[in-house]
Parts: sequence; structure tokens; C-alpha cells
Amino acid sequence: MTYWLIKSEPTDYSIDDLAKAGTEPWDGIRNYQARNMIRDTMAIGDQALFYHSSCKVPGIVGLAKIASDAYPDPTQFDRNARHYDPKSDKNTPRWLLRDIAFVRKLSRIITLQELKQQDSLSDCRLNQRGNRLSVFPVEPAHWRLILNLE
DNA sequence: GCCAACGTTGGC
DNA sequence: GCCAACGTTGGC
Repeated sequence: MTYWLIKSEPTDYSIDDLAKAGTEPWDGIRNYQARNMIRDTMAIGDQALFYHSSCKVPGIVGLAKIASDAYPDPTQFDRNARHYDPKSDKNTPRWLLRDIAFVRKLSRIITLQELKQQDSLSDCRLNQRGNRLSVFPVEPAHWRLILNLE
């Protein structure tokens, strides 16, 4: 059982989109470190903080949970997809994904600015420099701390 | 295997 | 739109 943080650009896919869909294949991850965690460490039922990035107010906006095992991301073979990967072979797909399910929206956005002000979260990956991974594990203590800010 | 060039992420 | 901090690619 691992807690996660997953990022999404709200203009691309927001927490409201997930709320409407209920469950959604979490596609487009094209980073080996992220791929390995999706494949090896994630488990069905794991919970995740849903984070909005590259937007006016970056921050945590909701909760989701992992809803499937890992399987090949179909968008890697789609010539017209944004994350098409011509070098990925259908017999040994390079990129995997999992379905994620909507749990709930937070009552308010817990902003990145706020999270940065928490001394106890200074060793959370979110607050470390050059943090560009779109998915990473969150310590249980950090998880509780973050949700207590809600 | 090194490393420069290039591409991407994401806050600001 | 800028730029820091990566990750990836490809020549050698």
C-alpha cells in the first residue's frame, strides 16, 4: 500500500473531468522512472493526491485511487496522439498505464505556495528542486499532514 | 561510456 | 515567455 501524487495539467485533464468520467486510463506518461513505479510499485486500491500543474494556481485539488493493473498505453501507438512513440514496439510496449478512479474533490485547493510553507514537508518530493516527475510516492506522514491542511 | 545539444516540464 | 533543472539522443 503506497500513497501517490499524480500531476495533470487542468487544461488537459482536470479533477472535474475525472469526476465526470469516474474512471479513466491514466495515459501519456513518457518517463522511465515514472513508468517503473507504475509497473512495479503501484497497486490496485492505492490512493493518490490529484495535483494540478502548469496552471494559474498549482496545487492539490482532489483524491483518486488506482483502479487497474498496469497495461500498455494505447496512445504510444497512435500516430495522431500527442504522446505517440514511433520507437515503441507492439510486442514489447515501452509505456504502461493504469486506470485511476475518482474518489473526491477537496473542499478547497491546497496550493503549492501553501505546501512550500510547511517545514514538515520540506523533504516531500513536491517541494524539492527540479521536481518534474508526473507521479511519485508520498510518505504516509506527509499524506496525513497534507490532508490536515484541507 | 562521455558529453554536448536538444527537448520537456513546470513555476514564475 | 523565460529559464532552471532535468532526461534523452546521438556522435565520437
